Amino acid sequence: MSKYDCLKLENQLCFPLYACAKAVTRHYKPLLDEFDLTYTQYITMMVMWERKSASVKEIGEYLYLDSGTLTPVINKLESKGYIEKHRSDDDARGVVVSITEAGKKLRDKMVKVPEAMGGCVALTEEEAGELYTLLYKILKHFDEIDADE
Amino acid sequence: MSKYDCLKLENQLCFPLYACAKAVTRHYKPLLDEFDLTYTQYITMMVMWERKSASVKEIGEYLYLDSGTLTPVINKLESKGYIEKHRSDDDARGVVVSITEAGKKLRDKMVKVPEAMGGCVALTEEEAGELYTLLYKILKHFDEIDADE
DNA sequence: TACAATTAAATTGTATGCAATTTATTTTTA
DNA sequence: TAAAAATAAATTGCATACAATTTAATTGTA
Repeated sequence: MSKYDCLKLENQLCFPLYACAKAVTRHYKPLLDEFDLTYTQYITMMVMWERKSASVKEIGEYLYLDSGTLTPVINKLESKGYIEKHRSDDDARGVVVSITEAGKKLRDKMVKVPEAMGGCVALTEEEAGELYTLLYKILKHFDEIDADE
Repeated sequence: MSKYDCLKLENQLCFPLYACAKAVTRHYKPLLDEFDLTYTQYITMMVMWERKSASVKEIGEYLYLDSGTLTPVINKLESKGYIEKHRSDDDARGVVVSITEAGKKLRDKMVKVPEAMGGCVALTEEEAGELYTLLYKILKHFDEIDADE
């Protein structure tokens, strides 16, 4: 028992979280390569499949990303033809992103991606549920911290 | 119930993992800024505090990072005076990284970092334990997948 | 209504991550 | 043992992340 124990990698909760998140996105890569999408582009498409249309700000709220990250991702997805950008009529500061027909079609092909990843993650249904709950509990608390400032 | 449900962000386990890991490193930042260290530099120092001396390859095995990421991190830590690099005597391909006196001293000051982060994470002792176990279970399985290739 | 404060995106700069390649060295093996 | 294969770091190139700044537009308010 040393006062340095809290600085040991094996006693950290943050480290396996960080390592695990990287391992997951790394294992997504070969699946997403088939569609020529990166992980960030993929989750941006997920928002678009659900919302059909959303501002950059809204997409950022869903994904916890700012315009510095999203702008190039959105431009890339636009150049691939999956989404379109146009200035908002209501508020000329805003940019509305909407899904194209090609973007909608992509969804059919990509349903196999989460299926393939599910097989990768080696948790029981119950464990996955626990993990899900714990992660969202942490995220929710950080959201609250971020709101108070 | 649609066949697209698996492509919904809220049904993904990977997404909260990704978002949570980012939220954690983001909240580390103000704590680490005081020491002029990034998160990656910080966990590299953790390995050095435990090991005193290790090759780039070994550090990478601990941290799940390759030389492409580690080389600049190690160079930065060297320029700050916390570690030193020298060619290995045994194997001239390898580089041995070892901690300096300044690096050892840093440890005393940084024990307050994990303490401060602990207060941030809002889980009970028990929940933290569960999360830890689940994350390492996933990591271990990915390690096994990666070993078979 | 002017004008200050705020807001939405884009831009800029720094630091990852990681695949792929290169270079130097060591190990295998024919 | 000489050539081929493998290995350790470094390098290169691309795509994030994110803080900080900039630009354009909108809101709040004196």
